Amino acid sequence: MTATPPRITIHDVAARAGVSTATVSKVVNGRYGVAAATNERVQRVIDELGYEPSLVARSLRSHRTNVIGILVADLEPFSAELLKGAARGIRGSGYELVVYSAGGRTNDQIGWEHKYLTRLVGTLIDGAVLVTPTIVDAPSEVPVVAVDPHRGRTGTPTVDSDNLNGARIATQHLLDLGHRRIGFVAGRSDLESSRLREKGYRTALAAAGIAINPELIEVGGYEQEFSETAAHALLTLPEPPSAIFAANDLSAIGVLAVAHSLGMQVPADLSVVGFDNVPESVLADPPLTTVNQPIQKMGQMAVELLLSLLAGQPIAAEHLTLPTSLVVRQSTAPFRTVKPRRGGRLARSAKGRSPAKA
Amino acid sequence: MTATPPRITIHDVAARAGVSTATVSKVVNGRYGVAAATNERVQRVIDELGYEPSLVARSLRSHRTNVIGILVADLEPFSAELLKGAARGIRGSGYELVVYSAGGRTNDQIGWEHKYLTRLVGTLIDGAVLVTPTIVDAPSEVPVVAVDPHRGRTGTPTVDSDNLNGARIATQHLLDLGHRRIGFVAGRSDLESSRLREKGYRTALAAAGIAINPELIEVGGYEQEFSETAAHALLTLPEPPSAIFAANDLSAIGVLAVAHSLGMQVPADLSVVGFDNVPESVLADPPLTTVNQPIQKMGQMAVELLLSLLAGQPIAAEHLTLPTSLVVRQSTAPFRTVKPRRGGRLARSAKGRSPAKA
DNA sequence: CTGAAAGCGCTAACAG
DNA sequence: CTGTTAGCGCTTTCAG
Repeated sequence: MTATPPRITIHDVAARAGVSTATVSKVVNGRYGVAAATNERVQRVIDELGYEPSLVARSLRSHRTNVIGILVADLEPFSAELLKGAARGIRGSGYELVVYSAGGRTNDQIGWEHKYLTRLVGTLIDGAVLVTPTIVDAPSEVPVVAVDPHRGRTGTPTVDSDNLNGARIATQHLLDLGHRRIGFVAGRSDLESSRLREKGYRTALAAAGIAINPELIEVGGYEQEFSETAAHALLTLPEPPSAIFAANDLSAIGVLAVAHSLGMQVPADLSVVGFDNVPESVLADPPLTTVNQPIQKMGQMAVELLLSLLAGQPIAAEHLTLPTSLVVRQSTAPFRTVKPRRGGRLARSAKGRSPAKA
Repeated sequence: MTATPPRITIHDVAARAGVSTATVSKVVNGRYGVAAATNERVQRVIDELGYEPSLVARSLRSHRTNVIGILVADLEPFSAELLKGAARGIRGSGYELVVYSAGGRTNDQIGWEHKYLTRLVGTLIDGAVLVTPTIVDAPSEVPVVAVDPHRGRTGTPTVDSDNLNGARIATQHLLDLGHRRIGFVAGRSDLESSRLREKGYRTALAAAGIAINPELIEVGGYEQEFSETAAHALLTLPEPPSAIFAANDLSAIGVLAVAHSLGMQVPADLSVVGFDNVPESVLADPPLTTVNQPIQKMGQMAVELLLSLLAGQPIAAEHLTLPTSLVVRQSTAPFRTVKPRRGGRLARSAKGRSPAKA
C-alpha cells in the first residue's frame, strides 16, 4: 500500500500566505474584493506549491462543475467512436468531459446507467449523455440525453439512427444478390435498436415473399463471443443459410471467424452483412459489408443537445434520428446455386465461377 | 437554468427509515453491527427512494474510491484506441474507469496532465494512466503510469512503443522503393515520441548516404490541420519530394488531402507513410502505408501496470517498449523518374507506366 | 478588503 | 446495536 498522498490543500496555501482559506478561494476563483497585493502574494504561493483545487471538494460544495459526463457500459468500438464525436461537440464550450465506464462485465446488470447517473449527478457532473442505456428513467431533473436508448422513446431527448431502415436495406442487399436462405444473428431483445433491426430483417423478407424461418434466427447479444455460438448453430444446420445478416459488426466479425474455422470462404460460400460500420469492420477479413451509422455525429449531436439543455435553451427536436446507409465491401457476393463442398473442405477455385442468379 | 436537482441523500433515507445516517451508511457499505430487522427496513427505503451514494461525497471522506483515471488531452483516434485496451485491462479487477479529457484545445497549454492529476488524485481516483503527457512530474505519491510520455523516461513507469525503429523502417521502406527526396512532416518537438521519429528518419537517410535537407522537413504538430500547411509547403517546393513520411497518421491523412487538392495522385506521384496505424489509416484514400503501434495493447498494459502498483505488487519492468512494424498498404509505390506534370494537372493514365528505379 | 463560520454528502471513531 | 460528533476540501454568506 502506498502512503497517503500528501495533497496540498487550500489550508496549506492559506497558512503559507498568511491569509484565510476564504481569501485563497476568492483568488483562485477570481472573485472581487481582494487587494491587489494580497492577490499577488497568494497567487505566488499557489504557484510555488503547485496547488490545484480538488474537483471533488469543489463540486460537493457548489453544485455546478462545468463537467459533463458520458456514461457507457463499456469501452468498445461503438462507444469509442462516439467519444470522438462527443469530444468534437464539447470543444470550445468551456465544459470538460468525464467518461464513466461501468467496466464491461457489469452490463449484465440492468440499470447500470441509473446507478452511475445518480452517483455522479448533482455532485460531479452537470448533465450526462447516456450511451445505449437499458432504461431511460422518468425525465430526471438534471439534463440528460440518451444515445441509442434501448427502450424506445420517453421524455428524455434522444439521438439514434434509423435502425429499421438500415436493417431493411441490408437484408434487401442480400435479396438482390439472389440469396433466399438468409440467417439473422440477433442482438439483445431488451434493446430497442436490436428489436428494430430484427424487424427490418423480417420486413424485407416478408416484402420479398419469403416466410420467416425461425431456425435461421439465433441470438448473438451484440457480442462477438455469443455471436460465434449463434453462427456455429446456423452454419452447421442441415441446410445452412447462404447469407447471414448480423445485428452489429462485432457479431458479424464473429460470424466471419466461425465461417473460416468451418473452412468456408466468405463471400464465395457465405455472404455476411454487419451493422454499425465501426472501424473494425474495414479491418475484418474480408472487409465487411455493413450498414453505416454516423456514430461520431451521433456523439457530437448528443453533446450539443445536452449543452443546449444546460444553457436553458429550447432544443430543436426531442428525438433525432440520423440516416443509415449501406456500405458494400467484400463480404457479400451473388448467391451461387452449386456449393462446391467436398468432404467438408471447399474447392479453392471458386472465385468467379457461377454467375449471379438474381 | 434548470432547477437544482433534488438529490436523494443519506439524510432522506435516514429520516424515512427512522434511523441515523450512520446506520444507513453501515447498511450501504455492508458493515457489521446492524440488526437484521433494521438492515432490512433501511434497505427497503433505499430501494424505494432509489438512493445511490454520491461518489464525490464518499471519496472526499474515505480516500479510497476504487476508481482509476485515464487522463487524456483529447479524444482522438489514438486515445480512443487506447481506451479500448484499457477497458480490457480493467475487466474483472473490481475497479472502475474514469476518463478525463482536457477538451482538446486546452492542449496548447503545457502541463495539463499535472493540473488534472492533482485535481482528481486523492479525491476521485486512486491512481492514473497519463496518456502522452508533456511532463511527467517527479514521481508522485500516487500510482501513475505514463503512456508514450513526451519527455523520455523518468521515475514513473512507462509504456511506449519503439518509435525510433518504427521511423527507421518507414523511411527505409521509402528508400527501398527508390525514393531519394523524402520529406518529413514532424510532430511536436516537446514530445519524446516525436523526436524519436524524426531521429529515425534522419538515421535511415544517413545510413543510405543521403544528406538531410532542412527544406524537406516541416512541422505538422501531430495535427491534421497544421500538417496540411506543412504538406503544402513541401509539395509546392521548386523541387518537391517524391515521398513524405509523416510523424503520425493524422498528419499523413493531411498530406493526402493536400496532395489531392494539388491534383497529385497517391501513390503514383507521391508516396506517403504514416505512423500509428489507427483505424482511420485504413479508411484513408488510398489506404495508408503506416507503422503499426500496438495501441490497444499499450492501454491494456498501462492499466495492468497501474493495478499492480495499486496492489502494492512489484512490477516486472519500469519501462515497457512494445515493438512497432511496417504495414504496407496503398499509399506507397516505387519512385518514377519522369513526373508527368502538365500545366499543374496530372495525366490520368499514370498507373503502371514507368517501372521502379530502385 | 478580509476572516469566521456553516455546510455540501458522506464515513469513521467513539459513546451510549 | 445505534446515534452523536467530527471533519474530508472547498465555497459562501455575513460580520468585522
